[in-house]
Amino acid sequence: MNIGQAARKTELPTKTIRYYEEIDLISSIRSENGYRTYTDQDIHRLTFLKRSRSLGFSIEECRLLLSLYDDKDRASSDVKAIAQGKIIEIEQKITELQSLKATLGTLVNHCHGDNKPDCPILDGLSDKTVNWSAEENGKHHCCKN
Amino acid sequence: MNIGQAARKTELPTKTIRYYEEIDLISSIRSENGYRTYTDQDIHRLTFLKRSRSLGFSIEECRLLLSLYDDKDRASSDVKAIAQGKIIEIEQKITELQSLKATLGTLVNHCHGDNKPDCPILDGLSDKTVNWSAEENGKHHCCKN
DNA sequence: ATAAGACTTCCAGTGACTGGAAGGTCAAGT
DNA sequence: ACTTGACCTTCCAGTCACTGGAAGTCTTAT
Repeated sequence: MNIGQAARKTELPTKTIRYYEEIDLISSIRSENGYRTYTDQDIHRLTFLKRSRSLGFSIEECRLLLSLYDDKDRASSDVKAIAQGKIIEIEQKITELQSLKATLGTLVNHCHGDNKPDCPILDGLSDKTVNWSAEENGKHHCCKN
Repeated sequence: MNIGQAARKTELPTKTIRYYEEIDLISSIRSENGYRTYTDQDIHRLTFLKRSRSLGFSIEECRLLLSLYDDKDRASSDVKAIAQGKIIEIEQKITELQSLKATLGTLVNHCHGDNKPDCPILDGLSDKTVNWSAEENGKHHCCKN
């Protein structure tokens, strides 16, 4: 099948499929007219890439996973270790985002949000000496609640 | 003060400070020898940028926040709305990551992680017909527990 | 015959920096 | 006076994972 059909099957843009070939994640055979041709095997590989990428693996991690996928003698423990490492990364990212959210939430809660120019959010952003911890209870110069 | 001292004060790399100038987020006056010179006002602005960026605002959002910061007549509600929108974005990102984590966790739990080549994680990645929802309880071809 | 659509390659742009080369300036020490 | 080293300058290239667009070839349908 041609690249368009492969794109439809895998739900990957054709641009992305060509890009994956360019960086040697996949290969393709060309038919007489120069068009790329894909087999079911290729679709499998592209699906693998699509799912791995959507699960947060980088291209280089995908390359590693694919090499393990291709290696008939690999140990499943190798793959498990990679996936577990990725889970830890994701957990760290979540923690970080929760902290951001808490800080922003504090800023927002301190802001009366009216038409007056006085804005505790901007003050909080500009003044690094202000301690905008999420838990603090607002005895600030800027507001009374 | 010169760029090095400004960098130390704001904990931003000099490269980043020059970059912010290049994209017109900040400006600087030059002394006779061509060195960039920064005032306390500039340090304030750079600190604002550093904190906004670390809270997840994009450069363009920072540009908008700075323009509100500069606008003595802005309404604090404008700033509040931006911050609230950002909180929602962060919440969505967290939800997404939690879903990734759940899926990866399921894959990992299905993998015995031994020296044998059979690996449910790779199977799960390559076969889009396998339903790897996080809640499912493992009556798969690949394992018995 | 022609038009639409699918395919090709190549080049450039994204965001937010980061690294490195090649050179100018300055203060301290010998 | 000279050297060393830190600090500064500009400019160009690279990162990551695509994405967009131009210009041209090929196939298919009317």
